[in-house]
Amino acid sequence: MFTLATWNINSVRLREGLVARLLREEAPDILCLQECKSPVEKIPLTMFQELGYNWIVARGQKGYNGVAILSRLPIEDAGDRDYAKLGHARHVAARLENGVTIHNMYVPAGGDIPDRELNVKFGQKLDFVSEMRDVFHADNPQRSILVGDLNIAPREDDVWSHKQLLKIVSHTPIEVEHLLAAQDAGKWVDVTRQDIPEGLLYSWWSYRSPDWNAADKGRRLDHIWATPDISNAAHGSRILRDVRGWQQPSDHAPVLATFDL
DNA sequence: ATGGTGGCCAAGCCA
Repeated sequence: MFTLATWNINSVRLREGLVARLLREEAPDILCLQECKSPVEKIPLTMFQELGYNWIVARGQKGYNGVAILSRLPIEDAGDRDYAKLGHARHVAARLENGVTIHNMYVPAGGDIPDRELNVKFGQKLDFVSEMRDVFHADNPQRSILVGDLNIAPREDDVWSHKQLLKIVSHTPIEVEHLLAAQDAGKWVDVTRQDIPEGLLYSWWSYRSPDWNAADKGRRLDHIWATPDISNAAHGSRILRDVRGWQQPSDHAPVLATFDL
């Protein structure tokens, strides 16, 4: 049995202390981070190792993007892929000794205008997710977990106002369509919604809102998926909303799930 | 309709 957490940390060096606090208070066996904004060699490993997280599989770059998998269970590097040929550090995979593969992903945000003719970044986002679909279709993943900041809130109850966000990047029909096609191609089960099927659920609140907690204009951008052969082992999903209120927080909250495997 | 905040690193890009 292991507990897995995913968290867009928005700079792992600035928020080293917040990562340590999460590891102390929640003690997930595995923590997948996105937006580390650091070369791998500059990720602050000492404190994580002192807390028992002796294994790391990561891809980094200076200033932007970056994904890391910290683990207190042995993991081996299972490679990466440069989706949409962006040259960004947005994917890395690791394998546990029980054969379970973990994919840690950071899908591009996609800019502000939801039109690929007017906004190159939106096209790159759609291409990234289309390539996910193609890879999953070709690979037919087994005993796999996919986590990360997918930067798309697929359901009406994954956003504070479905109607008001229909033309806002992260909740447009074309993005949702692309994400569901990728999910379907790998037969991925949305573990968070398997456990919490009803009600509004968010993992991100903008920094630009003066009182994020009272306004509560959130979106569920961070996800945990599993292939059907292991999805029934998943339970206990949580989104740690309180973490969004910690001192100098990330704009994302951690998402957790436990697997009896 | 607009601008609001935050991190990279020291101007403008990205989210």
